Amino acid sequence: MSEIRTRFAPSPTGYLHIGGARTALFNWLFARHYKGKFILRIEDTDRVRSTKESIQAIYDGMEWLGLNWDEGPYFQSERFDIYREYIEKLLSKGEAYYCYCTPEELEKNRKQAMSERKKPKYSGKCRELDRPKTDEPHVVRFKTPKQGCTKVADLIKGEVIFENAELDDLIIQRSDGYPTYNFAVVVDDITMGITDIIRGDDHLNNTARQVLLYDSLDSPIPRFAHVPLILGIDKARLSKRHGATSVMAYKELGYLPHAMVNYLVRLGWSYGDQEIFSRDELIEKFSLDSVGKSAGIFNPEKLLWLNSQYIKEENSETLAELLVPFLQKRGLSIHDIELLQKIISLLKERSKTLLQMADSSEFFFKEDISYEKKAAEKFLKPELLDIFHILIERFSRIEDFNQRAIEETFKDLSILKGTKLAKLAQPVRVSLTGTTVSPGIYEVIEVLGKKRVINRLNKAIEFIRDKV
RNA sequence: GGUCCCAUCGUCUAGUGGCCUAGGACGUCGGCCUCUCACGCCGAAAACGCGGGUUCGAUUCCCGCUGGGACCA
Repeated sequence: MSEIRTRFAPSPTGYLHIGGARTALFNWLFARHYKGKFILRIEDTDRVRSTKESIQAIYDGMEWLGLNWDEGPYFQSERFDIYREYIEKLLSKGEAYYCYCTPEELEKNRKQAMSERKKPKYSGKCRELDRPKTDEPHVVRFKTPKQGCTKVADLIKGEVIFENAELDDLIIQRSDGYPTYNFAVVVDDITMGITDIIRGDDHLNNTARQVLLYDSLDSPIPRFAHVPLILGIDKARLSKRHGATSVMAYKELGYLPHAMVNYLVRLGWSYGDQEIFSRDELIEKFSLDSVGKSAGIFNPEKLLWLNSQYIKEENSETLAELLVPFLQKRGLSIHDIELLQKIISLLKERSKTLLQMADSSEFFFKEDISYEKKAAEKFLKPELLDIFHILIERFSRIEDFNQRAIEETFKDLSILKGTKLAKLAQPVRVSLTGTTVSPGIYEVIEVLGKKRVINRLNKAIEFIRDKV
């Protein structure tokens, strides 16, 4: 088999969204699986809506997900000469023709067809005329066969048949001289030697026209694979109103890129009952055979779960690097990476996102913590003064301030005072963290260190005294 | 409206005629673990859209309907 070549061809008219990212991912995986090439092409023929920022957003999103490309980026806007050449080719072969019908004329025909409850179609007027090129405004149309049918052998949907009679004479060059989308895509895919076109099934309807263009341009037809779309919870196509649909928004929210990759790949593809895949495993196991046919609904909760799994499994060094920007964003500068890693090891089993992790690590770094109102009311009570004093005294005597020594101190104290451990732990937790929720209290105490623990306990004592 | 696609728990899916009393995962609910919260573990509720065929036997094959989606207008 010759080399597999796939491509991702986004229009730079916004951010890289979930659906686009999955299409890119499938193309990337397919190319990597077959040790082929993955090509990036920017479809920026729409000069009005295409922006530099969007192009950058595409790069950023793909980089974040780790979808590296082997060729490109190619820009359609730099390829007009090529399109023109191919249009000439079709014209000279008599497979395309100049059409001088005015928009008004076309609109009139359309309205008439509608009023007769017929399908609006181009009349084919200029096709029969075969007029030569003049200076009048004109488009170029492709001569679609009037009889027969066109078959698309789709790797996912199976064989799909279109009646040629249903197809209009497609405009391939607009009156402003620009190629139309369907034409530019075909020329690009031919000239770039794309062997496998994996794209959203919203393009399935266009495929018959494209197949006819391949034929007319004497080019081999690539394999097509139309993957089902991703829908929102209301089963409408995923869009902004469904919440975050930009891939990069999930980076901001503290998602790990591979969690996103893992989520996206399982949306429409499966490998038995397996849910979690490493990158290498995906490359090894990915196949279009097991891509489903039906549209899928984007489920943020499952993504969140996957993210928590990956955070749990990721090593603390890597997480530290990823977490620092989140901490900096809230004004915390990190000097002690070793300390940060210790904190992370306490937090990674209980954080679903890096954002959450940053939230729950704040009390470690802040000089002054504040108490949650409810927590303080419930747990910081006068009867604790005695116990807190003893605790401070005992802590200050511990030489090696480690978890085990701390735990023993607590156990002794609970026997001494005849109170349950829980009755001790919660007030201490509130004193040290400001909240009722934190990692294990012994770990927290060890990581905070003797000095800060004693400081915070003293502050709590002051707070309790002030209250009475 | 025309064309095309699709149809298993709420969601992602396994299932390719008998292994199905329909499996797994997320979520939900209950329990265990426990210094809180998580993690983890155990358990529960939860689906083959409907109607016809084909077949000894259909979730699985065929047809229709219904429903959803996409594209074009």
